[in-house]
Amino acid sequence: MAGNSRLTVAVHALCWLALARRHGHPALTSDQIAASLAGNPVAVRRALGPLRDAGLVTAGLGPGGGWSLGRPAAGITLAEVYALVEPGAVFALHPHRPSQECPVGYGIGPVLEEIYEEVARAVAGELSRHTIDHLLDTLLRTHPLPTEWAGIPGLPSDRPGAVPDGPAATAPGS
Amino acid sequence: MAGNSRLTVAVHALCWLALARRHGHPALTSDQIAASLAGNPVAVRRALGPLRDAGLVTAGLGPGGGWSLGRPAAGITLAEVYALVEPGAVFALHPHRPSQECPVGYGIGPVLEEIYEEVARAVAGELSRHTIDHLLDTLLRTHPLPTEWAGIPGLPSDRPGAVPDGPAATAPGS
DNA sequence: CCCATCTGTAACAATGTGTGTTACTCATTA
DNA sequence: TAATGAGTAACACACATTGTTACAGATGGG
Repeated sequence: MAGNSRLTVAVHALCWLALARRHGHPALTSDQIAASLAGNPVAVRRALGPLRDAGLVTAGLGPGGGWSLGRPAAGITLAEVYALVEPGAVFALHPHRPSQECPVGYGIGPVLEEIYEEVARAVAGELSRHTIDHLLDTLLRTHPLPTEWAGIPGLPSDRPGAVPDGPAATAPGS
Repeated sequence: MAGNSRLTVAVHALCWLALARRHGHPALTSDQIAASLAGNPVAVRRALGPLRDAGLVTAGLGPGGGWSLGRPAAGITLAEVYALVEPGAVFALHPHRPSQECPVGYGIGPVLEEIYEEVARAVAGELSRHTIDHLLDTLLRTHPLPTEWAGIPGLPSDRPGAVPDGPAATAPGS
């Protein structure tokens, strides 16, 4: 195995939201996101929950609601998403506490913990080099599809007034 | 959670073997290693299996057998151990294949895979900065115990003729 | 005011992984 | 020959992840 797919699912949803915004649709419902993921809407809500709490996305209730990017996609790094969906370390320590009478068992925990934190920092550093916007550009360029929009049933048709990126639906003047 | 503890268990066992060697004991049985890990000998054999196949450790059968370091502890990096016990990537892709009709679902897999490989390289780079020998020195210095040896029942008493490190039990003349 | 829509969340089942445990086989040494 | 110890299969158990269903609460349109 290789860990879990929380980061993958969250990044996928964010890219999908960014593409929708580019085509003039500021919001997508959990069902529409789930259709792209081939999953179910509850999993989408579970995955996007911590992102909503952090302000990366916003969720609207009722008709016309759904998920929207809370910030420009160019300002969201994978490292930020990773920190939200995967709070723990990369590696686990012992399944149970090792023998405290053994010199190795006594001291290896804190030392390994420190090393694992360095590893986590290295992971975050590598992930911080990629933004949602950049990732979306890359995947559209390297793996293009005949139609860049739609293809999933239940999606609103493209709208000409598409905004390339721009800040979070430009909060109506308060 | 945070992945599994395979790396932790393998590194622990290697440090324990390195300390035993320093005190004149070239080999430890699975039971003795399991005592330090507060686990069971079968788990030790499972964890050390890939390390044995790669030559990092050797396993001897019968009385006087057990596990020995196959190379000096100063030449074994955590990156090498990690590559043996955790062959997969750090993060998982989608639980099932996403919609291939969606532009994001179609292209995000290969792009994310490439990024995850970069992350794995960063992890390996960070882990390669630590060797078993160095880790053992660090934990003995920062978290010392009154007695550096024994404390676990069933261990042979210390022997004065201790070899600090040296190559794999200095294979007896061909 | 009523109703359809959509998120939020709990509850449960299904699955996969990791780990613990037991039992047995086979090789090695005394 | 007997005791030791690795190798391995089989099974149970715990836990995390994911899928699924059901229901509560909020929102917006008519």
